[in-house]
Amino acid sequence: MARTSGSHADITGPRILSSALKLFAQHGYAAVSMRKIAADVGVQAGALYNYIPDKQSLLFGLMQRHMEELAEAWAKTPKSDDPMQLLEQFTRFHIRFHRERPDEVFIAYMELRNLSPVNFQIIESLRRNYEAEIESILKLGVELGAFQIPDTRVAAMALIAMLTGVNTWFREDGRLTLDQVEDLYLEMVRKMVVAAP
Amino acid sequence: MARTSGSHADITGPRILSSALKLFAQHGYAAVSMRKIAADVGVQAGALYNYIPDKQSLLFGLMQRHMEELAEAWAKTPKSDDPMQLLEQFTRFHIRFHRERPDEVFIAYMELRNLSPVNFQIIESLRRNYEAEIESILKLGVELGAFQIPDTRVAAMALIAMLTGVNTWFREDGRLTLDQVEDLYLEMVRKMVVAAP
DNA sequence: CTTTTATCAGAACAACTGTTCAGTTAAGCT
DNA sequence: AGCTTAACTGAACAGTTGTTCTGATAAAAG
Repeated sequence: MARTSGSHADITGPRILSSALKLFAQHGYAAVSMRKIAADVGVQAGALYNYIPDKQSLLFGLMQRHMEELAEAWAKTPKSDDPMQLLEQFTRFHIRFHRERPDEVFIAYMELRNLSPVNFQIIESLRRNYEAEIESILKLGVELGAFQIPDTRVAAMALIAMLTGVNTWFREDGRLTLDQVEDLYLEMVRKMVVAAP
Repeated sequence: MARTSGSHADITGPRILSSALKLFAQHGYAAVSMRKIAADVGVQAGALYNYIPDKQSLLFGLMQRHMEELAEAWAKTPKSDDPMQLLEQFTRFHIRFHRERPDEVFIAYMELRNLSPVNFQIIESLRRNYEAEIESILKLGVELGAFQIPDTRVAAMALIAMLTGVNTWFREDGRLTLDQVEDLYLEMVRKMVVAAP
């Protein structure tokens, strides 16, 4: 047999991406075979190669898309002139954006070592650009006298790690709502960037 | 051939662990074959099974040892009665202990999904115990009026994520020494647990 | 020196790996 | 209605996977 009655490229293509995303996040890139992805899509393994050149490109494509969507989404959010308000906007944005894409975030952090050297450089560069965004906020706040931060680079790395960490423990049906969590983190962030009392 | 002149169980056993540790951290559990581990040890794949029942136990053993060493090391460190000093001791301890074992930390965070359900529960339990340690410090500080923390659980998770994050960017030959990094993080931690100015 | 035993090599197993390809069918076009 | 082509199957490839097992050998024990 071939080309079963329900065969459409415009539906199979995206489904490959979403199946791969889900399975990679669940079991890891190396542990997921092309046949398992194909089975999840509902297709034979060979058919995947009508949409992607190889497995590596599948992983890279997912990561690249995520990093570019992240940059684009932040670029689109309205930004205040006040450093503290800008930092608050960033905090809320980061927590929400990452919370909405737990699989993408997981892969982007865990599967870096499974990228080819060339692909790794590209993703790393995108990641550094995003880190530079938050650091520039901190620098601005220091320049305007709103923040007291001895080392903006270290503070930026600490902030990102803290905020991204929400994904590792937050559960939708847990004790707190995401809004409450955002507020709690916001307060910690605010205190971190100003002088001690 | 068999039992070559340089064959000793007391040396091969630990070497299997250290080779597996290094390779798992470098390429991931699923991407490292028993033959690659054996080759790194300088032995044939079959010989590994004189020391471990299977690959899964090898991963679990590494994670279990790390978590138990972590708990033991923290238990052994002298502790102040003053909450703020205690928190400082914990901060320095966490950064240093994790920095000294980058491979173990990496595996403990990245390979959880490759544990069997039973083994996962055990490691998770050890991890929760450690998280409870830091949260108890925060609770003590709140009780004694030294800290102002609206939610000690969330603050504990934020703290751990922030401190563990050092491992992802710190380089021995970088701009800052580990002592300087510790001081910078300490100031952020101190500000996080007290009321805003 | 002889016997036992710990320690390993090397082969074997069936299952699985990513990828290619010839063949097959259904949809779209003329 | 006939033709083209996009979309897929199923088989095949050579290599790798975790694990088991037989047998060989050197060190330790007697």
